[in-house]
Amino acid sequence: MIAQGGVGTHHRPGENKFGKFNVYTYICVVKLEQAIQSTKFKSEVQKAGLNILYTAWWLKTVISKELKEFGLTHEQYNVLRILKGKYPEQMCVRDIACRMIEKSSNVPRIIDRLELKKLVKRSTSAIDKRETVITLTQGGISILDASTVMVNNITDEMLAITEKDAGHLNQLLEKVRTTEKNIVP
Amino acid sequence: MIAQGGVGTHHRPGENKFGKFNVYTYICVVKLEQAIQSTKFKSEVQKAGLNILYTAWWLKTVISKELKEFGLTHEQYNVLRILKGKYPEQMCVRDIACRMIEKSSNVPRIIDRLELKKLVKRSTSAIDKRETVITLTQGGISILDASTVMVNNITDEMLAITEKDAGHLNQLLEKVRTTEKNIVP
DNA sequence: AATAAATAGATGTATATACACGTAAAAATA
DNA sequence: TATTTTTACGTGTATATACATCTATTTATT
Repeated sequence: MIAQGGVGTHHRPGENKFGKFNVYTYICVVKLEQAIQSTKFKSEVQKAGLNILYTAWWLKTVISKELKEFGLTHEQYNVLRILKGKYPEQMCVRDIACRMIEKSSNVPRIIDRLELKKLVKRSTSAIDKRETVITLTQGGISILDASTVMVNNITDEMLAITEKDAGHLNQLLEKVRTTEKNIVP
Repeated sequence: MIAQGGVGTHHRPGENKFGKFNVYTYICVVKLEQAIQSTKFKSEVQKAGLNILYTAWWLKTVISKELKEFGLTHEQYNVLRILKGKYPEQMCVRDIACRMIEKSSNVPRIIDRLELKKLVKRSTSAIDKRETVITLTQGGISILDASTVMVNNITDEMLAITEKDAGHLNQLLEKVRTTEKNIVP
């Protein structure tokens, strides 16, 4: 074997053994084996782990691409949606953080950007001066309403499964997250 | 309603209607309703979308926490694992990118960090000088072997489902990703 | 009441993501 | 062969993630 420079991994451009595609627009592939170019999984459980991660990425990517039309990121959209859930009540940063899908999201910083775009307003709570309360602006509501219609449509269109299958999927995912370790300390 | 300062969203610290918890160590909650503090979903399909995103975040977070012990991020681990799949063959950046779970990962930059830690080596392919070929070092192999044992154990421990259930889950996730839109252009 | 502990949220840092663009090299075409 | 197109991949930017730390408050304890 050649040490310096190596043998390389020569192949036809834009192709692999599963066919022709482009890495960066690679959200159309259905089979996990094709998506991550791997056919040998230790077990169905191990494969399920990868499948969950890949499906989440796929879903998030498609929705994010659509949200660009509204100048929103997926996370910014999520914050607006949470605020709408309580509207016209205001919410403090902590309450928003609790409702985020990705719990480690840095909500103050996401709100920074929403505030710059004048989609929300920040003010200090009169009751607890530590709290920052966030209010949706009219602009925020408009953008949210328009984008929500789109996101709901896309989700229904993308997730091409029946309500029954979806119910079953939900059961399995809850089961997946149920382990002895999952006890709130 | 008070405009300036607002009404606030007063509540007992560290509590919500579902019980006591901490947002930042909030990876122990099982029920989606509890996790994102929402009980009303438009449909099972809409709920499945959120469930997939939340479960992926949950899985990724737990594995990432464990990988910290080895000084690796989830993405760096993924790159090492992909390289191991071909070892002792080398791989070019594009081939690694194709196999990533998250296709939009910026592989050159992940490799930057692996190279700094001397877990991989970069060199230019002799066959195609555009290509950078990546080689696992002995250090990379050692860390990967140790961390793989851990990740596999954690995955099996966390994903507390039977092989049969996992198989069914895999089928449903493939079904989820199968839409008319999913045709390679 | 005085002090200690806990909480809310802003902020700093390293890494990753998403995307655009530049450069060098290879492949395709004229 | 000369020119154009495509490809590989490095790099720049804005945003997000993951985590730690700091300050101002509030709550709990003494």
